[in-house]
Amino acid sequence: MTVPLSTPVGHRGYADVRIRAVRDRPRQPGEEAPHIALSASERAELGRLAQIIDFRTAGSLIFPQGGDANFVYLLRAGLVRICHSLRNGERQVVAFHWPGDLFGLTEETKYVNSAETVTPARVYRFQAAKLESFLLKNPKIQDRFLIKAIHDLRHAQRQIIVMGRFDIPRRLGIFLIDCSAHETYFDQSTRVLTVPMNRYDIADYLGTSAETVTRAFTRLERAGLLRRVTARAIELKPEKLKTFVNFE
Amino acid sequence: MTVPLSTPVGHRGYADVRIRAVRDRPRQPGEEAPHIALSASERAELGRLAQIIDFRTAGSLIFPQGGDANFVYLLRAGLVRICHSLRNGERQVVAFHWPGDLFGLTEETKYVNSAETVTPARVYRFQAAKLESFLLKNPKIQDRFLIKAIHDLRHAQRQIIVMGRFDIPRRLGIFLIDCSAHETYFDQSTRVLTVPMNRYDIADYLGTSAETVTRAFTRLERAGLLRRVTARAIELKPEKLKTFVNFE
DNA sequence: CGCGGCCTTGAGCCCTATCAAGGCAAGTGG
DNA sequence: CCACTTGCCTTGATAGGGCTCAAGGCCGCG
Repeated sequence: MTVPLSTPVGHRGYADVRIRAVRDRPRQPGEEAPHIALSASERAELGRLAQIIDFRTAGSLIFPQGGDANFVYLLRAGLVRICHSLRNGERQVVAFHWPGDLFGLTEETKYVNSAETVTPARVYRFQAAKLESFLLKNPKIQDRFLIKAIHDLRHAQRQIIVMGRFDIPRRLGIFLIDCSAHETYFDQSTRVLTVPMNRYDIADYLGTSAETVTRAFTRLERAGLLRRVTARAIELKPEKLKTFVNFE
Repeated sequence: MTVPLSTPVGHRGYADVRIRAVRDRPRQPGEEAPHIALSASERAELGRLAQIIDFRTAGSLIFPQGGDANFVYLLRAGLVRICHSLRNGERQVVAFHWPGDLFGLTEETKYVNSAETVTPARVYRFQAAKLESFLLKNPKIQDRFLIKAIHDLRHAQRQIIVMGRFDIPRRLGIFLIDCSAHETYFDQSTRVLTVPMNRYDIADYLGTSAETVTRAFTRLERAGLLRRVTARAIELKPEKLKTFVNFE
Protein backbone atom coordinates (compact mmCIF):
# COMPACT_ATOMS: atom_id res chain seq x y z
CA MET A 1 0.00 0.00 0.00
CA THR A 2 1.51 3.27 -1.13
CA VAL A 3 1.29 6.49 0.75
CA PRO A 4 0.10 9.44 -1.34
CA LEU A 5 1.94 12.70 -0.82
CA SER A 6 -1.04 14.33 0.79
CA THR A 7 -1.33 11.67 3.45
CA PRO A 8 -1.24 13.17 6.90
CA VAL A 9 1.53 12.15 9.19
CA GLY A 10 0.82 11.09 12.73
CA HIS A 11 3.08 11.87 15.66
CA ARG A 12 3.74 10.63 19.15
CA GLY A 13 4.26 12.94 22.08
CA TYR A 14 1.96 15.43 23.74
CA ALA A 15 0.25 18.23 21.92
CA ASP A 16 0.90 21.78 23.08
CA VAL A 17 -2.61 23.20 23.14
CA ARG A 18 -3.19 26.91 22.59
CA ILE A 19 -6.52 28.46 21.75
CA ARG A 20 -6.80 31.76 19.92
CA ALA A 21 -9.62 33.95 21.13
CA VAL A 22 -10.32 37.24 22.78
CA ARG A 23 -12.28 37.34 25.99
CA ASP A 24 -15.46 39.31 26.08
CA ARG A 25 -14.13 41.21 29.06
CA PRO A 26 -10.83 43.02 29.61
CA ARG A 27 -7.88 40.74 30.02
CA GLN A 28 -6.30 40.24 33.40
CA PRO A 29 -2.83 41.74 33.92
CA GLY A 30 -1.02 38.44 33.43
CA GLU A 31 -3.33 37.07 30.77
CA GLU A 32 -1.86 36.27 27.39
CA ALA A 33 -3.25 38.65 24.84
CA PRO A 34 -4.61 37.05 21.71
CA HIS A 35 -4.71 33.55 23.12
CA ILE A 36 -6.79 32.17 25.91
CA ALA A 37 -5.01 31.45 29.16
CA LEU A 38 -4.75 27.78 29.91
CA SER A 39 -2.61 26.70 32.81
CA ALA A 40 0.31 24.40 32.13
CA SER A 41 -1.53 21.48 33.68
CA GLU A 42 -4.68 22.20 31.69
CA ARG A 43 -2.67 22.26 28.50
CA ALA A 44 -1.02 19.03 29.49
CA GLU A 45 -4.33 17.32 30.21
CA LEU A 46 -5.78 18.42 26.91
CA GLY A 47 -2.60 17.56 25.12
CA ARG A 48 -2.87 14.00 26.31
CA LEU A 49 -6.24 13.70 24.59
CA ALA A 50 -4.93 14.97 21.29
CA GLN A 51 -3.51 13.19 18.32
CA ILE A 52 -1.01 15.16 16.27
CA ILE A 53 -1.35 15.14 12.50
CA ASP A 54 0.80 16.84 9.89
CA PHE A 55 -0.36 17.71 6.41
CA ARG A 56 2.69 18.24 4.26
CA THR A 57 1.06 19.77 1.22
CA ALA A 58 -1.27 22.68 0.54
CA GLY A 59 -4.68 21.65 -0.66
CA SER A 60 -4.95 18.54 1.53
CA LEU A 61 -8.39 17.52 2.68
CA ILE A 62 -8.67 17.38 6.46
CA PHE A 63 -12.30 16.30 6.42
CA PRO A 64 -15.03 16.46 3.78
CA GLN A 65 -18.37 18.23 3.92
CA GLY A 66 -20.99 15.65 4.88
CA GLY A 67 -18.40 13.24 6.29
CA ASP A 68 -18.88 11.45 9.59
CA ALA A 69 -17.80 13.81 12.30
CA ASN A 70 -15.79 11.92 14.86
CA PHE A 71 -13.18 14.54 15.59
CA VAL A 72 -12.75 18.12 16.63
CA TYR A 73 -9.63 19.83 15.36
CA LEU A 74 -7.28 22.43 16.71
CA LEU A 75 -4.84 24.10 14.36
CA ARG A 76 -1.31 24.30 15.64
CA ALA A 77 0.53 25.61 12.58
CA GLY A 78 -0.34 26.57 9.03
CA LEU A 79 -3.53 27.86 7.47
CA VAL A 80 -6.83 26.07 6.89
CA ARG A 81 -9.88 27.03 4.87
CA ILE A 82 -13.38 25.92 5.70
CA CYS A 83 -15.50 25.50 2.56
CA HIS A 84 -19.11 24.88 1.85
CA SER A 85 -20.08 23.55 -1.56
CA LEU A 86 -23.51 24.20 -3.01
CA ARG A 87 -25.55 21.97 -5.25
CA ASN A 88 -24.78 24.11 -8.28
CA GLY A 89 -21.06 23.67 -7.72
CA GLU A 90 -20.45 27.11 -6.29
CA ARG A 91 -18.28 27.33 -3.22
CA GLN A 92 -18.26 29.64 -0.23
CA VAL A 93 -15.21 29.83 1.98
CA VAL A 94 -16.87 30.13 5.36
CA ALA A 95 -13.70 30.87 7.30
CA PHE A 96 -9.95 30.78 7.30
CA HIS A 97 -8.38 29.28 10.38
CA TRP A 98 -5.09 30.34 11.88
CA PRO A 99 -3.03 28.68 14.60
CA GLY A 100 -5.02 28.38 17.80
CA ASP A 101 -8.37 28.00 16.05
CA LEU A 102 -10.76 25.14 16.68
CA PHE A 103 -12.77 23.70 13.81
CA GLY A 104 -14.98 20.81 12.85
CA LEU A 105 -18.53 22.13 13.05
CA THR A 106 -21.09 19.36 12.86
CA GLU A 107 -24.81 18.87 12.45
CA GLU A 108 -26.34 15.50 13.18
CA THR A 109 -22.90 13.85 13.34
CA LYS A 110 -21.91 15.11 9.88
CA TYR A 111 -19.42 17.85 9.11
CA VAL A 112 -21.24 20.88 7.78
CA ASN A 113 -18.26 22.03 5.73
CA SER A 114 -15.03 20.62 4.44
CA ALA A 115 -11.65 21.65 5.83
CA GLU A 116 -8.60 21.91 3.60
CA THR A 117 -5.07 23.07 4.14
CA VAL A 118 -4.00 26.29 2.41
CA THR A 119 -0.39 25.72 3.47
CA PRO A 120 1.29 22.73 5.05
CA ALA A 121 -0.25 22.41 8.47
CA ARG A 122 -0.11 20.67 11.81
CA VAL A 123 -3.36 19.92 13.58
CA TYR A 124 -4.38 18.32 16.85
CA ARG A 125 -7.32 16.00 16.67
CA PHE A 126 -9.69 15.17 19.54
CA GLN A 127 -12.26 12.44 19.55
CA ALA A 128 -15.49 14.36 19.90
CA ALA A 129 -17.11 12.06 22.47
CA LYS A 130 -13.98 11.92 24.60
CA LEU A 131 -13.53 15.65 24.45
CA GLU A 132 -17.10 16.31 25.50
CA SER A 133 -16.91 14.07 28.54
CA PHE A 134 -13.54 15.54 29.41
CA LEU A 135 -14.94 19.06 29.27
CA LEU A 136 -17.85 18.08 31.48
CA LYS A 137 -15.32 17.11 34.14
CA ASN A 138 -13.24 20.27 33.62
CA PRO A 139 -15.53 23.27 33.81
CA LYS A 140 -12.68 25.75 33.59
CA ILE A 141 -11.48 24.32 30.31
CA GLN A 142 -15.04 24.00 29.08
CA ASP A 143 -15.40 27.68 29.85
CA ARG A 144 -12.49 28.36 27.51
CA PHE A 145 -14.19 26.43 24.78
CA LEU A 146 -17.35 28.43 25.33
CA ILE A 147 -15.36 31.64 25.07
CA LYS A 148 -13.81 30.39 21.87
CA ALA A 149 -17.19 29.51 20.38
CA ILE A 150 -18.49 32.96 21.25
CA HIS A 151 -15.38 34.50 19.76
CA ASP A 152 -16.00 32.66 16.51
CA LEU A 153 -19.66 33.65 16.57
CA ARG A 154 -18.67 37.28 16.89
CA HIS A 155 -16.33 36.89 13.95
CA ALA A 156 -18.99 35.22 11.82
CA GLN A 157 -21.47 37.99 12.57
CA ARG A 158 -18.83 40.51 11.64
CA GLN A 159 -18.42 38.77 8.31
CA ILE A 160 -22.19 38.98 7.79
CA ILE A 161 -21.95 42.72 8.27
CA VAL A 162 -19.07 42.93 5.82
CA MET A 163 -20.86 40.90 3.18
CA GLY A 164 -24.13 42.73 3.69
CA ARG A 165 -22.96 46.32 3.60
CA PHE A 166 -19.53 46.69 2.01
CA ASP A 167 -18.55 46.77 -1.65
CA ILE A 168 -15.80 44.50 -2.90
CA PRO A 169 -12.83 46.86 -2.59
CA ARG A 170 -13.80 47.54 1.01
CA ARG A 171 -14.31 43.84 1.77
CA LEU A 172 -10.85 43.19 0.40
CA GLY A 173 -9.42 45.99 2.50
CA ILE A 174 -10.95 44.56 5.65
CA PHE A 175 -9.68 41.12 4.73
CA LEU A 176 -6.13 42.34 4.19
CA ILE A 177 -6.15 44.21 7.47
CA ASP A 178 -7.34 41.05 9.21
CA CYS A 179 -4.57 39.05 7.58
CA SER A 180 -2.00 41.57 8.69
CA ALA A 181 -2.77 40.67 12.31
CA HIS A 182 -0.92 37.39 11.80
CA GLU A 183 2.78 37.91 12.20
CA THR A 184 3.70 34.79 10.28
CA TYR A 185 2.46 36.45 7.13
CA PHE A 186 2.93 40.15 7.83
CA ASP A 187 6.29 41.79 8.20
CA GLN A 188 5.79 44.70 10.59
CA SER A 189 8.88 46.56 9.44
CA THR A 190 8.36 46.41 5.67
CA ARG A 191 4.57 46.25 5.97
CA VAL A 192 4.53 43.53 3.37
CA LEU A 193 1.80 40.94 3.66
CA THR A 194 2.54 37.55 2.17
CA VAL A 195 -0.90 36.46 1.12
CA PRO A 196 -1.01 32.70 1.64
CA MET A 197 -4.18 31.99 -0.38
CA ASN A 198 -4.92 32.49 -4.06
CA ARG A 199 -7.45 34.82 -5.69
CA TYR A 200 -10.10 32.12 -5.87
CA ASP A 201 -9.93 31.47 -2.14
CA ILE A 202 -10.17 35.17 -1.42
CA ALA A 203 -13.05 35.55 -3.87
CA ASP A 204 -15.00 32.68 -2.38
CA TYR A 205 -14.42 34.10 1.08
CA LEU A 206 -15.59 37.59 0.13
CA GLY A 207 -18.55 36.37 -1.90
CA THR A 208 -17.27 37.47 -5.29
CA SER A 209 -15.19 36.23 -8.23
CA ALA A 210 -11.44 35.98 -8.68
CA GLU A 211 -11.50 38.59 -11.45
CA THR A 212 -13.27 41.05 -9.22
CA VAL A 213 -10.72 40.46 -6.48
CA THR A 214 -7.96 41.35 -8.92
CA ARG A 215 -9.84 44.46 -9.97
CA ALA A 216 -10.28 45.43 -6.33
CA PHE A 217 -6.52 45.06 -5.83
CA THR A 218 -6.00 47.27 -8.84
CA ARG A 219 -8.30 49.93 -7.47
CA LEU A 220 -6.75 49.88 -4.01
CA GLU A 221 -3.34 50.12 -5.61
CA ARG A 222 -4.35 53.04 -7.83
CA ALA A 223 -5.76 54.78 -4.78
CA GLY A 224 -2.38 54.37 -3.05
CA LEU A 225 -3.67 52.11 -0.28
CA LEU A 226 -1.31 49.26 -1.11
CA ARG A 227 1.32 48.16 -3.59
CA ARG A 228 1.56 44.77 -5.26
CA VAL A 229 5.22 43.79 -5.02
CA THR A 230 4.18 40.48 -6.51
CA ALA A 231 0.70 38.98 -6.73
CA ARG A 232 1.19 37.38 -3.32
CA ALA A 233 3.35 40.02 -1.65
CA ILE A 234 1.34 43.12 -0.86
CA GLU A 235 2.80 46.17 0.74
CA LEU A 236 0.01 47.68 2.83
CA LYS A 237 -0.61 51.24 3.96
CA PRO A 238 -2.53 50.19 7.07
CA GLU A 239 -3.63 53.67 8.11
CA LYS A 240 -4.92 54.64 4.70
CA LEU A 241 -6.61 51.28 4.32
CA LYS A 242 -8.39 51.67 7.65
CA THR A 243 -9.54 55.14 6.74
CA PHE A 244 -10.82 53.89 3.42
CA VAL A 245 -12.81 50.93 4.72
CA ASN A 246 -14.16 53.03 7.60
CA PHE A 247 -15.13 50.00 9.70
CA GLU A 248 -14.53 49.55 13.42
CA MET B 1 -41.17 61.37 36.40
CA THR B 2 -43.25 59.96 33.59
CA VAL B 3 -42.98 56.46 32.27
CA PRO B 4 -42.64 56.26 28.50
CA LEU B 5 -44.76 53.66 26.76
CA SER B 6 -41.74 51.64 25.79
CA THR B 7 -40.56 51.19 29.35
CA PRO B 8 -39.94 47.58 30.15
CA VAL B 9 -41.94 46.00 32.92
CA GLY B 10 -40.25 43.92 35.59
CA HIS B 11 -41.82 40.85 37.15
CA ARG B 12 -41.47 38.74 40.25
CA GLY B 13 -41.52 34.96 40.18
CA TYR B 14 -39.19 32.45 38.62
CA ALA B 15 -38.31 32.42 34.97
CA ASP B 16 -39.06 29.29 32.96
CA VAL B 17 -35.85 28.83 31.04
CA ARG B 18 -35.86 27.12 27.63
CA ILE B 19 -33.03 27.26 25.15
CA ARG B 20 -33.60 26.76 21.45
CA ALA B 21 -30.82 24.83 19.74
CA VAL B 22 -30.14 21.62 17.91
CA ARG B 23 -27.49 19.26 19.20
CA ASP B 24 -24.62 18.38 16.97
CA ARG B 25 -25.41 14.72 17.42
CA PRO B 26 -28.68 12.79 17.02
CA ARG B 27 -31.18 13.47 19.73
CA GLN B 28 -31.84 10.84 22.36
CA PRO B 29 -35.24 9.15 22.21
CA GLY B 30 -36.71 11.19 25.02
CA GLU B 31 -34.92 14.42 24.14
CA GLU B 32 -37.05 17.43 23.25
CA ALA B 33 -36.62 18.25 19.61
CA PRO B 34 -35.93 21.88 18.79
CA HIS B 35 -35.07 22.88 22.34
CA ILE B 36 -32.24 21.76 24.51
CA ALA B 37 -33.10 19.42 27.31
CA LEU B 38 -32.72 21.01 30.71
CA SER B 39 -33.97 19.10 33.71
CA ALA B 40 -36.67 20.65 35.84
CA SER B 41 -34.18 21.39 38.59
CA GLU B 42 -31.70 22.92 36.18
CA ARG B 43 -34.39 25.17 34.81
CA ALA B 44 -35.37 26.11 38.30
CA GLU B 45 -31.81 26.95 39.28
CA LEU B 46 -31.32 29.08 36.21
CA GLY B 47 -34.74 30.63 36.64
CA ARG B 48 -33.76 31.86 40.07
CA LEU B 49 -30.88 33.81 38.53
CA ALA B 50 -33.09 35.51 36.00
CA GLN B 51 -34.93 38.75 36.05
CA ILE B 52 -38.08 38.89 33.94
CA ILE B 53 -38.66 41.93 31.75
CA ASP B 54 -41.54 42.71 29.44
CA PHE B 55 -41.39 45.09 26.53
CA ARG B 56 -44.89 46.09 25.63
CA THR B 57 -44.24 47.77 22.29
CA ALA B 58 -42.52 46.86 19.07
CA GLY B 59 -39.39 48.87 18.41
CA SER B 60 -38.23 49.02 22.02
CA LEU B 61 -34.53 49.15 22.67
CA ILE B 62 -33.33 46.28 24.85
CA PHE B 63 -29.72 47.41 24.80
CA PRO B 64 -27.72 49.73 22.55
CA GLN B 65 -24.68 48.98 20.43
CA GLY B 66 -21.64 50.07 22.40
CA GLY B 67 -23.51 50.08 25.71
CA ASP B 68 -22.05 48.61 28.88
CA ALA B 69 -22.69 44.91 28.78
CA ASN B 70 -23.81 43.78 32.19
CA PHE B 71 -26.46 41.30 31.16
CA VAL B 72 -27.02 38.28 29.01
CA TYR B 73 -30.54 37.88 27.68
CA LEU B 74 -32.79 34.95 26.95
CA LEU B 75 -35.90 35.52 24.88
CA ARG B 76 -39.02 33.93 26.29
CA ALA B 77 -41.68 35.36 23.97
CA GLY B 78 -41.82 37.69 21.00
CA LEU B 79 -39.28 38.55 18.35
CA VAL B 80 -36.03 40.50 18.65
CA ARG B 81 -33.70 41.89 16.02
CA ILE B 82 -29.97 42.34 16.52
CA CYS B 83 -28.66 45.34 14.60
CA HIS B 84 -25.26 46.70 13.83
CA SER B 85 -24.99 50.31 12.72
CA LEU B 86 -22.10 51.47 10.58
CA ARG B 87 -20.38 54.82 10.59
CA ASN B 88 -22.11 55.85 7.37
CA GLY B 89 -25.52 55.22 8.93
CA GLU B 90 -26.19 51.95 7.16
CA ARG B 91 -27.58 49.13 9.23
CA GLN B 92 -27.15 45.39 9.08
CA VAL B 93 -29.58 43.16 10.91
CA VAL B 94 -27.21 40.50 12.18
CA ALA B 95 -29.88 38.14 13.45
CA PHE B 96 -33.48 37.74 14.40
CA HIS B 97 -34.07 36.00 17.70
CA TRP B 98 -37.02 33.77 18.48
CA PRO B 99 -38.12 32.36 21.83
CA GLY B 100 -35.40 30.24 23.39
CA ASP B 101 -32.56 32.27 21.91
CA LEU B 102 -29.77 33.79 23.96
CA PHE B 103 -28.35 37.17 23.00
CA GLY B 104 -26.10 39.93 24.22
CA LEU B 105 -22.78 39.44 22.44
CA THR B 106 -20.03 41.57 23.91
CA GLU B 107 -16.50 42.63 23.21
CA GLU B 108 -14.45 44.27 25.91
CA THR B 109 -17.52 44.72 28.12
CA LYS B 110 -19.47 46.57 25.42
CA TYR B 111 -22.37 45.24 23.41
CA VAL B 112 -21.30 44.68 19.83
CA ASN B 113 -24.81 45.24 18.48
CA SER B 114 -28.07 46.71 19.62
CA ALA B 115 -31.10 44.58 20.40
CA GLU B 116 -34.62 45.82 19.66
CA THR B 117 -38.03 44.26 19.88
CA VAL B 118 -39.86 43.56 16.62
CA THR B 119 -43.02 42.62 18.52
CA PRO B 120 -43.89 42.95 22.18
CA ALA B 121 -41.54 40.61 23.98
CA ARG B 122 -40.68 39.01 27.29
CA VAL B 123 -37.02 38.47 28.09
CA TYR B 124 -35.07 36.95 30.96
CA ARG B 125 -32.01 38.85 32.00
CA PHE B 126 -28.93 37.36 33.70
CA GLN B 127 -26.12 39.30 35.27
CA ALA B 128 -23.15 38.29 33.18
CA ALA B 129 -20.71 37.83 36.05
CA LYS B 130 -23.19 35.83 38.11
CA LEU B 131 -24.11 33.66 35.17
CA GLU B 132 -20.49 32.87 34.40
CA SER B 133 -19.68 31.78 37.92
CA PHE B 134 -22.90 29.80 38.05
CA LEU B 135 -21.99 27.97 34.86
CA LEU B 136 -18.56 27.15 36.19
CA LYS B 137 -20.25 25.35 39.06
CA ASN B 138 -22.75 23.62 36.75
CA PRO B 139 -20.88 21.93 33.93
CA LYS B 140 -23.98 20.27 32.53
CA ILE B 141 -25.73 23.58 32.11
CA GLN B 142 -22.55 25.17 30.83
CA ASP B 143 -22.46 22.41 28.25
CA ARG B 144 -25.90 23.51 27.10
CA PHE B 145 -24.67 27.06 26.68
CA LEU B 146 -21.73 25.80 24.67
CA ILE B 147 -24.09 23.83 22.45
CA LYS B 148 -26.21 26.93 22.01
CA ALA B 149 -23.21 29.04 21.06
CA ILE B 150 -22.16 26.45 18.50
CA HIS B 151 -25.71 26.34 17.19
CA ASP B 152 -25.67 30.08 16.67
CA LEU B 153 -22.24 29.88 15.06
CA ARG B 154 -23.56 27.33 12.59
CA HIS B 155 -26.47 29.60 11.81
CA ALA B 156 -24.23 32.62 11.29
CA GLN B 157 -21.99 30.65 8.95
CA ARG B 158 -25.05 29.55 7.05
CA GLN B 159 -26.05 33.18 6.63
CA ILE B 160 -22.57 33.93 5.29
CA ILE B 161 -23.13 31.27 2.65
CA VAL B 162 -26.52 32.72 1.79
CA MET B 163 -25.19 36.26 1.48
CA GLY B 164 -22.14 35.14 -0.44
CA ARG B 165 -23.71 32.91 -3.05
CA PHE B 166 -27.46 33.54 -3.44
CA ASP B 167 -29.27 36.27 -5.34
CA ILE B 168 -31.94 38.28 -3.59
CA PRO B 169 -35.01 36.25 -4.57
CA ARG B 170 -33.32 33.11 -3.29
CA ARG B 171 -32.19 34.80 -0.08
CA LEU B 172 -35.77 35.86 0.49
CA GLY B 173 -36.99 32.34 -0.20
CA ILE B 174 -34.59 30.90 2.34
CA PHE B 175 -35.61 33.53 4.85
CA LEU B 176 -39.30 32.80 4.42
CA ILE B 177 -38.73 29.07 4.78
CA ASP B 178 -36.77 29.74 7.97
CA CYS B 179 -39.59 31.89 9.31
CA SER B 180 -42.11 29.17 8.54
CA ALA B 181 -40.39 26.96 11.11
CA HIS B 182 -41.90 29.12 13.85
CA GLU B 183 -45.43 28.03 14.55
CA THR B 184 -46.40 31.30 16.15
CA TYR B 185 -46.16 32.95 12.77
CA PHE B 186 -46.89 30.12 10.35
CA ASP B 187 -50.25 28.43 10.05
CA GLN B 188 -49.52 24.86 8.99
CA SER B 189 -53.00 24.28 7.61
CA THR B 190 -53.39 27.40 5.48
CA ARG B 191 -49.64 27.72 4.88
CA VAL B 192 -49.92 31.42 5.55
CA LEU B 193 -46.90 33.07 7.11
CA THR B 194 -47.57 36.19 9.14
CA VAL B 195 -44.36 38.10 8.59
CA PRO B 196 -43.68 39.95 11.82
CA MET B 197 -41.05 42.36 10.49
CA ASN B 198 -41.28 45.07 7.85
CA ARG B 199 -39.53 45.29 4.48
CA TYR B 200 -36.69 47.37 5.87
CA ASP B 201 -35.87 44.80 8.54
CA ILE B 202 -35.90 42.03 5.96
CA ALA B 203 -33.77 44.09 3.59
CA ASP B 204 -31.18 44.86 6.24
CA TYR B 205 -31.09 41.21 7.22
CA LEU B 206 -30.59 40.01 3.64
CA GLY B 207 -28.08 42.70 2.75
CA THR B 208 -30.24 44.57 0.28
CA SER B 209 -32.81 47.40 0.07
CA ALA B 210 -36.50 47.44 0.89
CA GLU B 211 -37.41 48.06 -2.75
CA THR B 212 -35.46 45.03 -3.84
CA VAL B 213 -37.21 42.93 -1.21
CA THR B 214 -40.55 43.98 -2.65
CA ARG B 215 -39.35 43.15 -6.14
CA ALA B 216 -38.18 39.76 -4.94
CA PHE B 217 -41.63 39.13 -3.46
CA THR B 218 -43.14 40.12 -6.80
CA ARG B 219 -40.92 37.72 -8.67
CA LEU B 220 -41.56 34.82 -6.30
CA GLU B 221 -45.26 35.51 -6.59
CA ARG B 222 -45.17 35.65 -10.37
CA ALA B 223 -43.30 32.35 -10.37
CA GLY B 224 -46.07 30.84 -8.29
CA LEU B 225 -43.91 30.17 -5.23
CA LEU B 226 -46.04 32.23 -2.88
CA ARG B 227 -49.04 34.54 -2.80
CA ARG B 228 -49.26 37.84 -1.00
CA VAL B 229 -52.60 37.82 0.79
CA THR B 230 -51.57 41.11 2.31
CA ALA B 231 -48.11 42.62 2.55
CA ARG B 232 -47.57 40.82 5.85
CA ALA B 233 -49.55 37.64 5.20
CA ILE B 234 -47.80 35.40 2.72
CA GLU B 235 -49.20 32.10 1.57
CA LEU B 236 -46.17 29.90 0.89
CA LYS B 237 -45.74 26.94 -1.44
CA PRO B 238 -43.01 25.36 0.67
CA GLU B 239 -42.11 22.57 -1.74
CA LYS B 240 -41.82 24.86 -4.73
CA LEU B 241 -39.88 27.38 -2.70
CA LYS B 242 -37.41 24.76 -1.55
CA THR B 243 -36.93 23.52 -5.09
CA PHE B 244 -36.36 27.05 -6.26
CA VAL B 245 -33.79 28.04 -3.68
CA ASN B 246 -32.04 24.67 -4.01
CA PHE B 247 -30.25 24.94 -0.68
CA GLU B 248 -29.84 22.20 1.94
C1' DC C 1 11.90 24.91 -22.76
C1' DG C 2 7.27 24.05 -22.49
C1' DC C 3 3.48 23.24 -19.58
C1' DG C 4 -0.03 24.39 -16.19
C1' DG C 5 -1.72 27.10 -12.64
C1' DC C 6 -2.49 31.54 -11.38
C1' DC C 7 -3.12 36.40 -12.21
C1' DT C 8 -4.66 40.30 -14.95
C1' DT C 9 -7.35 42.98 -18.17
C1' DG C 10 -11.16 43.88 -21.51
C1' DA C 11 -16.04 43.85 -23.26
C1' DG C 12 -20.77 43.30 -22.68
C1' DC C 13 -24.61 42.36 -19.95
C1' DC C 14 -27.43 41.73 -15.90
C1' DC C 15 -28.74 42.36 -11.28
C1' DT C 16 -29.36 45.49 -7.89
C1' DA C 17 -29.01 50.29 -5.78
C1' DT C 18 -30.86 54.65 -5.94
C1' DC C 19 -34.05 58.23 -6.74
C1' DA C 20 -38.76 59.34 -7.39
C1' DA C 21 -43.59 58.90 -7.14
C1' DG C 22 -47.94 56.88 -6.10
C1' DG C 23 -51.01 53.58 -3.41
C1' DC C 24 -52.79 51.62 0.71
C1' DA C 25 -54.21 51.12 5.50
C1' DA C 26 -54.39 52.54 10.16
C1' DG C 27 -54.66 56.14 13.34
C1' DT C 28 -55.88 61.09 14.61
C1' DG C 29 -58.36 65.14 15.03
C1' DG C 30 -61.92 68.05 13.59
C1' DC D 1 -67.91 60.47 9.64
C1' DC D 2 -64.49 62.39 6.90
C1' DA D 3 -60.14 64.93 5.84
C1' DC D 4 -55.50 64.44 6.94
C1' DT D 5 -51.26 62.44 8.41
C1' DT D 6 -48.00 58.94 8.67
C1' DG D 7 -45.69 54.75 7.99
C1' DC D 8 -45.23 51.15 5.01
C1' DC D 9 -45.43 48.95 0.58
C1' DT D 10 -45.04 48.90 -4.41
C1' DT D 11 -43.60 50.17 -8.96
C1' DG D 12 -40.90 52.71 -12.52
C1' DA D 13 -36.64 54.76 -14.54
C1' DT D 14 -31.92 55.02 -14.60
C1' DA D 15 -27.19 54.25 -13.49
C1' DG D 16 -23.49 51.50 -11.97
C1' DG D 17 -21.08 47.70 -9.70
C1' DG D 18 -19.93 43.25 -10.40
C1' DC D 19 -20.44 38.76 -13.14
C1' DT D 20 -19.32 36.14 -17.14
C1' DC D 21 -16.85 35.00 -21.06
C1' DA D 22 -12.57 35.52 -23.36
C1' DA D 23 -7.82 36.22 -24.05
C1' DG D 24 -3.16 37.24 -22.86
C1' DG D 25 0.77 37.48 -19.46
C1' DC D 26 3.57 35.70 -15.76
C1' DC D 27 6.07 32.40 -13.16
C1' DG D 28 7.53 28.16 -11.08
C1' DC D 29 8.46 23.58 -12.06
C1' DG D 30 9.25 19.24 -14.37
